[in-house]
Amino acid sequence: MGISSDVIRGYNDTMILCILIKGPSYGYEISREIRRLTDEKYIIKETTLYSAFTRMEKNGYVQSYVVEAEGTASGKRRTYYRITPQGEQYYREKCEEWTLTKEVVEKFIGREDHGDNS
Amino acid sequence: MGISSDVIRGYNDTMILCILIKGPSYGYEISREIRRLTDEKYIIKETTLYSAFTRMEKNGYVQSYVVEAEGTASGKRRTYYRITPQGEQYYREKCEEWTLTKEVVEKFIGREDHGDNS
DNA sequence: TACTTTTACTACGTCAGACATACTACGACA
DNA sequence: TGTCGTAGTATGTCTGACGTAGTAAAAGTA
Repeated sequence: MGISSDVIRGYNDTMILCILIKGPSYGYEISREIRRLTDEKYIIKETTLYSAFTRMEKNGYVQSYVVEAEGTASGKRRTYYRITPQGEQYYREKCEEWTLTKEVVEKFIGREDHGDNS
Repeated sequence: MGISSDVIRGYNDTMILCILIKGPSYGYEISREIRRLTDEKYIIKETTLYSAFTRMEKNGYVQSYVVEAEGTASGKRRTYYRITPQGEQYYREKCEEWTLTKEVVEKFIGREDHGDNS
């Protein structure tokens, strides 16, 4: 059953931005890249992905541009996204936040040592 | 500004259960314990805490019982919570999930190596 | 040639967890 | 007398994730 979405919540944007740092891309490609990078361990839902784009464009983290690809396989038009400086900034912040989060959560993970209170 | 709640989302229950494994406790105490364990890095909101209790009791992860504490300072009644076997099971599952999640998220963290695609 | 799959989205609606705001109530302390 | 710490309850809003469904063109396949 893989990973419940609620855990990842808030990090989908980060994953997408991480891929966009390497260069502009579009929905389908990003989706496959996430899949590939995680060895199929995480497969982002289409609706999640595209709503992330909308949100992030509204927030100024990405910019979209449409490419009318005549010779390109599959479909006719693709919406590419490129990361903005604000997006890069946001990505860096999320990376720092992750370090903190990990630290915090791990205080509560695998601590089954029953503190004897008899 | 600490940790945004969306990240932690889904792990509040786990933190609470982790504390309850050591023995029954009540809201205020759990709140302080989380604060203490994380060196003030994470302070759970009261509403988040109490709604987690309601949810977890509904799901059978905890059981509540009221203690009418005559001599006890502060207030008159305390609602204690104790973890159930299902709660312990759920906690273990969340711990495993965390391992996976960490693995996945970290593929996208601190990867600012610009893959040259000129 | 007809059918299915892959690519590449858009639209709409629902759900759950987090949290803001506000209120109650008792005891202690100054 | 008023504020602080303790110990909650009530109500409502927001947001991200995601279920369901539909569109459409190209590419593979029988």
